[in-house]
Amino acid sequence: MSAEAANVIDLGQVRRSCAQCSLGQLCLPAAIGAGEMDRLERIVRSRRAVQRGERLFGVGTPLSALYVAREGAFKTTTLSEDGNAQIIGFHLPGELIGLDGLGSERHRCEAEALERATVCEVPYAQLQLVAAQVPGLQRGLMRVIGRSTEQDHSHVAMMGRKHAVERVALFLHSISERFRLLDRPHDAFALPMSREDIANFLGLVIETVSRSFSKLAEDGVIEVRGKNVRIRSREALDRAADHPALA
Amino acid sequence: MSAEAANVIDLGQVRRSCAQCSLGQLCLPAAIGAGEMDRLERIVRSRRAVQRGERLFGVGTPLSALYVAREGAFKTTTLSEDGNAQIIGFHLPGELIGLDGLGSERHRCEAEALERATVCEVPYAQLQLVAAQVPGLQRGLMRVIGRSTEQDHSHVAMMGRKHAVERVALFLHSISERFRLLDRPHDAFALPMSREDIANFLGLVIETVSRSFSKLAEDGVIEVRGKNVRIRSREALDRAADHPALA
DNA sequence: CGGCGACTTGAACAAGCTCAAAGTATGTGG
DNA sequence: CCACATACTTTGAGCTTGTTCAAGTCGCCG
Repeated sequence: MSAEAANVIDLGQVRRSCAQCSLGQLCLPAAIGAGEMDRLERIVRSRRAVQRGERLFGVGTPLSALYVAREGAFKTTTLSEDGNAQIIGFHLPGELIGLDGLGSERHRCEAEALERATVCEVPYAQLQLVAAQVPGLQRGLMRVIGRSTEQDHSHVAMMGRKHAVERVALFLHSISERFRLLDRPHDAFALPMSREDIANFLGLVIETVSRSFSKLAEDGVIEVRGKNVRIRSREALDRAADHPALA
Repeated sequence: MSAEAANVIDLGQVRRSCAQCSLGQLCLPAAIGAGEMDRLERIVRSRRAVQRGERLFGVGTPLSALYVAREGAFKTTTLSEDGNAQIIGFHLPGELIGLDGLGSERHRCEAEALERATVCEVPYAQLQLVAAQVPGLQRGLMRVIGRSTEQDHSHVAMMGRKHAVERVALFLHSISERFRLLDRPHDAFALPMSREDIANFLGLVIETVSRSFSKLAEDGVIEVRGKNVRIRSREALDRAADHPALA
């Protein structure tokens, strides 16, 4: 924010700015040439503001665009017929949102902002056109999709753990790691999501999540104050992720 | 096998046969033209035989090809550093294997045949080349990737259920549905995977899976004899998937 | 037919869930 | 700016479910 205010550049120019975006390597444009970057920028609606609680799309919405979280965090949730909700993923800056619609060209999830946020919106039809002509973008797209799949898989691996503390420790580890990739403080940060969201994400109940946080705090692994978490020992956290009874 | 022996066609011709493949709509070639189909067929090594227990790739293997299960079933498993294994998916005929490598161009899972099987092997580099020139294939690829993502998400939704019987019921439902898409008997079938695999997949312990099967059988929802399952009431199965105490 | 691996069943225990209440932020209106 | 109301979080106590440990059964392949 303040770094941006320092830029004395025309606002209209700032609007289109994949080249200077702080997300850089993390986003789609990674590793495509300058001329091609320009073609991509032309189709992207960047920095759309989203309010807390606002939805980018709902279940059944035709897949019209992919989104990249730029500032702020999002969650995507599936709703099964029987009214059961399951959070499928959290999306921090640089992470793609909307890939759930690729199969049927309609979204199977809904995506909601967890806080005030901004997104870049990439119209899907146009993305396909440009990607067909820019091999680098095509490959980049595959890479980004692949990373999203990796996250789904580590989500499954998290839920496969039998003990609550393991799941919570892995969760904190994952969030911390993603903050690190963003060059943000990753030993102390504020969780953008509620305990209820964490519980749902991990297949636990809210009280169990709370108790797991408290347990990790008692054991000196982390400090917790509401959404603010500080990791006191990365090694201890990793150990807690492996074994229910930690040292 | 026997159906194949009946075919009095030149073997060399049978080797290349996306056009006549029974998987049809389910596989990559869906919805691309005949001329383009030919280009795809040229790069595919079809009907490679795989023995039970044989691996298509392991963790760290460079992504050289994508695979489509043709006959028989596969499982893919992640192995975390701490030696914890988690089954990420089962792959029945027509389903793609190897997408886990898209992000880093190295596999993060290992893929193993659960029984005698055959696969079609699609070299990834060549697939990208052809896809870049055949827009229909590009879109088809996205679709197939999207379906794989949907499966990952329903896996997560399964694991999010708190009660074992719900998870097992959803699992049976999913397998049955996939058999139906293959035009196979879907009310009575043989599970290709062991109880241990099911347990791992669902985040349960083998005994709990066994008990859940027994419970569903007691309640008249299914019949079980080892790997052979018969669904006696689809409605009851759906109910069991929603509520731990079923009717 | 024997032996081994896969599956089932039983009993005791422990982990997580439910219900309940108290404590802590958060935001709004006076 | 404070007071109050609301939503979120933590903690406690008891219960249910799934896990663990152990034994027994089934079925398959050599």
